[in-house]
Amino acid sequence: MARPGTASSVRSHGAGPQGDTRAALVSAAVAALREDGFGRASARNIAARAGCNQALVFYHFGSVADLLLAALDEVSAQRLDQYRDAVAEGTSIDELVPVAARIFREDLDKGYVTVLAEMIGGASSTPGLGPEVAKRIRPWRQFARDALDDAMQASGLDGVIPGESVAHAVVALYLGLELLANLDGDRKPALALFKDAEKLAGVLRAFSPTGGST
Amino acid sequence: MARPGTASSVRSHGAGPQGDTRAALVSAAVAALREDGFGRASARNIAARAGCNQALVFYHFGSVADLLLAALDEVSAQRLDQYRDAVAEGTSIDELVPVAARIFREDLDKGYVTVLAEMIGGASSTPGLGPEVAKRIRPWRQFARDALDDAMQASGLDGVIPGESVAHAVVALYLGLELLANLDGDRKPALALFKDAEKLAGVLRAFSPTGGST
DNA sequence: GTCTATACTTGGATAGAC
DNA sequence: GTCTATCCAAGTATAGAC
Repeated sequence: MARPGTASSVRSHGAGPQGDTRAALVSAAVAALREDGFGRASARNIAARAGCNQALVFYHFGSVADLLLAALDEVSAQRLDQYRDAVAEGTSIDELVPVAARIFREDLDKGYVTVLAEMIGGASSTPGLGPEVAKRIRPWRQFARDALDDAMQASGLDGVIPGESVAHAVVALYLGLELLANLDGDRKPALALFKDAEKLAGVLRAFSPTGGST
Repeated sequence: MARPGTASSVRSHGAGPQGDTRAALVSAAVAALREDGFGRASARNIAARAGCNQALVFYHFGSVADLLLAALDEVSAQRLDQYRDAVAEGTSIDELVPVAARIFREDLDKGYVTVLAEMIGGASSTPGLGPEVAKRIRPWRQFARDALDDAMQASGLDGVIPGESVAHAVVALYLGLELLANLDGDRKPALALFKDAEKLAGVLRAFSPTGGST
């Protein structure tokens, strides 16, 4: 197919004045997913946001679905980096919960995880998209697993709690909270949940074998 | 609008031989949401499933969105009843977790909560649908809250854990698990999670003030 | 109540000029 | 690489015959 280079060969013979359109399309796709949802993230919608022609979507990405996946790739990688930085601030449970709360609030404001949630929801209506999205969730689950393992070890709960399952649950919970919060724009329940979780983390610490200190 | 009676006045002057089409359309809508997802739950798709004409969707429900909401209403009410029955089997945490696991497996098989998940996902792309779906989630959160309150009381954890927040979290987790399971058809992580939760419920019981017995 | 036919809209995708 | 023009498919919704 007349698809240009996927990564490095793009800017080969004069891509344009102020940044290439390929990147603009990806950004526009992210915005479309966030603000209009999967169902309205059409080639025309995205192209209008990017200030270019609709045909360029197919020239650069071959299909709308592939552009959407590229958008998910970018926002996912970028956001995962920020998560890693934030989690590096602490290791024990009662240190991590406030961090999680802050990141969650940030996500609700900027709507990054919304992109992921939209893709997951949309995947059920688009043949072949499911596995691709699933592939891109794996790093998130792995990230949750690593952070949890560290926290469990720091709290002396190592081995007591099954990391694999809890990591899966954390990702699922996170997605569910995003979905519910975006449904009616009410993020109070989710924020209240994190506040309560902070309190509970303190209580749990008292029960942990090492008393919460390494 | 030329909309027929919403509930009782339907079968007033000869609705047809084998059950009225209105009910058939609702069932077909449920199936469409489950099997094809929100994005493909079109009037044509649903009508074909119901074995009738596409125009009848608009005659009976005015719009596709309203038919979808009717489908959500039915499956939600029906399923909530079954949940109430199941939860009545026990009150303490370690009694409820196996029950929750069984129901969850049942839902994955029959795909009832999928309908809810699809509507939540689709709502972000359909103007005005969000609040309507949110309204229909409220009974679920209330149900979770009641079940949890009973369990907390039976386990002597009354007051320790904030019911409101945990109920919200339970609903969110449930939705997230469904979404992830439907993404690639892999329900193993979710089922493993419930198995681990059963074990943990036993451990938690040992820590609870009353030792798990009322 | 149910059907056929049709009007209108939007969206994916391609061809070809520049 | 980008645009215009266009084709085609699918969807919502309505009008009108039966």
